[in-house]
Amino acid sequence: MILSKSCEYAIRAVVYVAAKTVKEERVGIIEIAEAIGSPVAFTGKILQTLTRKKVLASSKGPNGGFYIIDPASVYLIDIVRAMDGNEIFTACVIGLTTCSAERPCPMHHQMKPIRDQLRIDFSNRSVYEMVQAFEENNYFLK
Amino acid sequence: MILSKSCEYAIRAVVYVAAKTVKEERVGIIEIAEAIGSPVAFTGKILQTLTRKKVLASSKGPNGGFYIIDPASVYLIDIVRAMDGNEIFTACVIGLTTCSAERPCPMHHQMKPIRDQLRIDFSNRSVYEMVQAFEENNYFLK
DNA sequence: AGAATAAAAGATATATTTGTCTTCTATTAA
DNA sequence: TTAATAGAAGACAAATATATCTTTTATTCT
Ligand code: FES
Ligand code: FES
Repeated sequence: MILSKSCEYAIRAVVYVAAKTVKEERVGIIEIAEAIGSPVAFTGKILQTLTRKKVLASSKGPNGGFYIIDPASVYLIDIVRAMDGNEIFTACVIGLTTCSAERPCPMHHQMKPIRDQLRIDFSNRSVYEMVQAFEENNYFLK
Repeated sequence: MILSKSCEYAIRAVVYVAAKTVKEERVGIIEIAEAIGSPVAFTGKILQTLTRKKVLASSKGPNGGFYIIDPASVYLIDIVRAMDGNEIFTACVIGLTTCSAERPCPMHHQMKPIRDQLRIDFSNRSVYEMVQAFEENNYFLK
């Protein structure tokens, strides 16, 4: 599994929240969890983290809920970094304490391009694009 | 982290064992763990699994130890499948229960090519090649 | 001001992964 | 055939990830 379960839920949640935001709506934990098929309380914790890390925003009280400031300026990589950190883009595939061309493991030269491609793809994929995919073309979040 | 820690240790261990095998030597748990910088007992368990799955072979008693039948016919993907299963090549990046073009998540079309490339690279990389890299060109296992 | 709503925070629980330790079994060599 | 060696197997322990529950805080509406 390339991403932690928390991170998987996080991405799905952000896309769902963003889809609501573009319709000028805020959305609560229960509806989000239902929409993406995740455990409610755990999803709450994840949304809390995302809000602390400024990926999402939230407001309390009636008509409160989660929303996203600007879906076009948040990228997939921001969600991944918020939840799992940057290591998946930098750490050695077979767990050496450092990964570098100077001290490579026997897989380094094969893996580095793939890892870089992953970073590029994650960096170029905005939440806004994912919302468009989700809305327009029959993509799924659960 | 793309691979489990067990799988990381497993790959490093197999390369080390194979490097010994090509020199007609068998090697014990303690030396393996030392060589790859892993906990001895845990490494023992992993080697046990690899032997059960026919990635490695072992013999007990004096002059016993681990070895590999044919380094050229074992591929990286065999080690990964033995330890982590096939899911990393097939499961949805954001955790949907199924991954398919018919029911894609908003990342499917970006991720599928990368995942396929990973499978191809892992399928084409034989243990023998990794041993050559390790021996000839200053590659590292810890 | 008071009641209702909804997220934040913190404590607790469960599951999985990682790691250790002890005993058992097979092999070798004297 | 006995002692030494080394992996196999199983029980146990610690750490981390996943998940739940309760209390608190902020906001809105009446
Ligand atoms: S050193 Fe292992 S991937 Fe770079
Ligand atoms: S459905 Fe998510 S990667 Fe294929």
